[in-house]
Amino acid sequence: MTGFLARHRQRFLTVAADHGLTPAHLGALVSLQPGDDRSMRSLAEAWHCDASNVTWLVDRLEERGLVRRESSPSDRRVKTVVLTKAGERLRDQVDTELSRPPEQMLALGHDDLAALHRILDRLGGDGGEPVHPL
Amino acid sequence: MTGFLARHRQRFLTVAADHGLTPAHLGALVSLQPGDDRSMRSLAEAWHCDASNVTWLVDRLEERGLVRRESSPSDRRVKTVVLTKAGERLRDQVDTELSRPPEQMLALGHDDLAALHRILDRLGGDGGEPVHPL
DNA sequence: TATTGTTATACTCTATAACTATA
DNA sequence: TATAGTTATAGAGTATAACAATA
Repeated sequence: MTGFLARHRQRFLTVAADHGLTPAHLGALVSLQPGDDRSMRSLAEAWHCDASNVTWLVDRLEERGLVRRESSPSDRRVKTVVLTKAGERLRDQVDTELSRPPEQMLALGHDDLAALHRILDRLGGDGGEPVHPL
Repeated sequence: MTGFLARHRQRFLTVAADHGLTPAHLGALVSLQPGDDRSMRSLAEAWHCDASNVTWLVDRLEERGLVRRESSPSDRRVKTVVLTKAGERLRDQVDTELSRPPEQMLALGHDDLAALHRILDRLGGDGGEPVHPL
């Protein structure tokens, strides 16, 4: 299982490099949801990093036109980060690439797939928090 | 499955921090086998990093007394890296920590465990190379 | 006075290039 | 001349501390 996990990690790094993103930027991009509207501060917590680093990460995503800062009308200190159209497209694309099952998994029969699905459910496959950047 | 993989990644980072190691140092330590006797050069290839970085990684492991440089008798340019007793102990300990199944997995019944084992075999669970540090 | 986000700065990890010593 | 390892140096990514604007 360790080998399987290591290969997935490697794929994460490869997908990031393919799109000219650092691992942290890829994680950040994927963690943003299309309808979302999140303050910088909340992103710092979600990404487990310092606020100043959020400034830097968002700066680069904004330079690439993937993301846009907006000022919150309710509190003018707060800036909120939203995906642009281009950001949504790239996010969906890399999300698809990251979710694509490895070929050995595609070769599994129906019974094995059902078993895997059941087991992952029991393992709490999507419980807890979303992916963190690092 | 992505959530499961992310949690494993998080555990790797936590184990590293708990022992005062960077992720790269933890990966390096785990990749060394007790009887091994490997040149710096071969480690650079195994770890997919530059030779100068191997010098730095081994420096810190040596400062901690986990590893020892020895000169190869056959080629005096070559230095070989071996685990000390303390290094073997720590390596075994973190290896155990990293291999410990998450509690949800311990809760799986015999049939599910057998199925998981069979499926991971089909997925090539331990094919390919050992874990790389990064 | 406390909080949001930014800027200035320093630290860590990594790589590239130059160097020493062997081969 | 080429190779193993080190040292000097630069770059990327991260954090800490000081700051401006707003609450």
